[in-house]
Amino acid sequence: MDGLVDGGPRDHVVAVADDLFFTHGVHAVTMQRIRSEAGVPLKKLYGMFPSKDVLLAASLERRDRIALCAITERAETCDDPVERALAVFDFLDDWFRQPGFHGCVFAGAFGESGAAAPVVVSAVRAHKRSLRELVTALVAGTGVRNADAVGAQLAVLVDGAMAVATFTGDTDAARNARQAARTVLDTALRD
Amino acid sequence: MDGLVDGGPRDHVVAVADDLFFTHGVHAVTMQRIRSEAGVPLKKLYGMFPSKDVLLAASLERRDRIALCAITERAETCDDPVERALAVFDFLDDWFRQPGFHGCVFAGAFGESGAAAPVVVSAVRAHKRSLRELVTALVAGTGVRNADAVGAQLAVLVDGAMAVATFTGDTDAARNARQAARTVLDTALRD
DNA sequence: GACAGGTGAGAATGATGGTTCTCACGCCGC
DNA sequence: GCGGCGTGAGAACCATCATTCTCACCTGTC
Repeated sequence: MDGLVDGGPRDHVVAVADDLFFTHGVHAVTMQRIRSEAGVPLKKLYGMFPSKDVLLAASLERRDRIALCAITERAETCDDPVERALAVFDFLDDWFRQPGFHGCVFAGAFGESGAAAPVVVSAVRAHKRSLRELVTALVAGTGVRNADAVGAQLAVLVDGAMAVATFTGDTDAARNARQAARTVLDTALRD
Repeated sequence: MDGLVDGGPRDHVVAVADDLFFTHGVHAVTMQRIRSEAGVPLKKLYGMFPSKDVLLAASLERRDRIALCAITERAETCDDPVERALAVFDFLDDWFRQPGFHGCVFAGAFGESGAAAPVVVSAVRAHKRSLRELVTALVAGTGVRNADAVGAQLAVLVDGAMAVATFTGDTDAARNARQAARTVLDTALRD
């Protein structure tokens, strides 16, 4: 969570908006509500962000950093490189089992604005890309040869776990994904 | 596509709505538009379906049947049981590369109505469940022992491929997922 | 104390889109 | 022919927000 706040009012608004989007889902959060929670008049809100989409995109960037930090920290608690690469699934497992879980904010944001908000789409893509890069880097740490290919496969598993957990409420999604990831990783390490 | 139409006006409306939702995305299709395309007055539309959510849910049920049929047909063209189980990824691969592809309708519907429309949520869950059951059945056909566990893992890969293709536009998603699925399946068959 | 400028709080506006209502027309039995 | 009645077409209604506007208040200055 460090490095996310510089104390300025803009960052405060982004932090509040991000928390609301994350906690209640994108479509349940109105500008009025952000205004109330942040204690900022609407005029100033629109002075900082020309539209809700832009504010949403800024919140997604913040959430991206938070998520990557959390995953990285979790990975660093593992000594074994393979366990470290699989830590992302443990992170997901914990998250899915939290009471307020209601799906990936990025998926929600994408669904909400569709292709109508390019700024949101690019924030979502940036997050998915950085997530994939993080996974690939962790995979590379295992010493596997084709880290890019294996990283791409693990990234699919990460998004798949998220989709299954969101749509079906199946809290075992992360464990199934982890099992598949372990198989993929072990196989790649064998040759 | 057979067995989907009985010629009644209700099925006609569902077919038109489903095509629109599938082609343009859920959030881009209004009741007015369905009314126009189906050539049915709004009053009759609301006589058949009390709300858009109910119509959407009916469309999703139809789409569920279409998708499962298409995947099954595709699988039946393969002789090798393993190839048959992996055929779903070939199906996805073709789909992702089609020009008008813009993501899974079920994901779109879920994002649109969120938890606000239980009827939609249950339609989405039913689809994901039947998809998983189909995959598991195909996996069982390979003679693998723990077909349920492997089926669950492949289901995660299916949803993951869909998520990656939708959010990032990465058309290789299905191939990455297929590669991972093959590894999982081969490993399961080995012991 | 009086005034200008900025600021906060929330009301007004505008657009969208689901849902309901009106109304005119053609069809049916008499 | 004529009076109801179902039906089609779309206008009207209503709620929900994003976005903008108004206005009273406060503050600092002379």
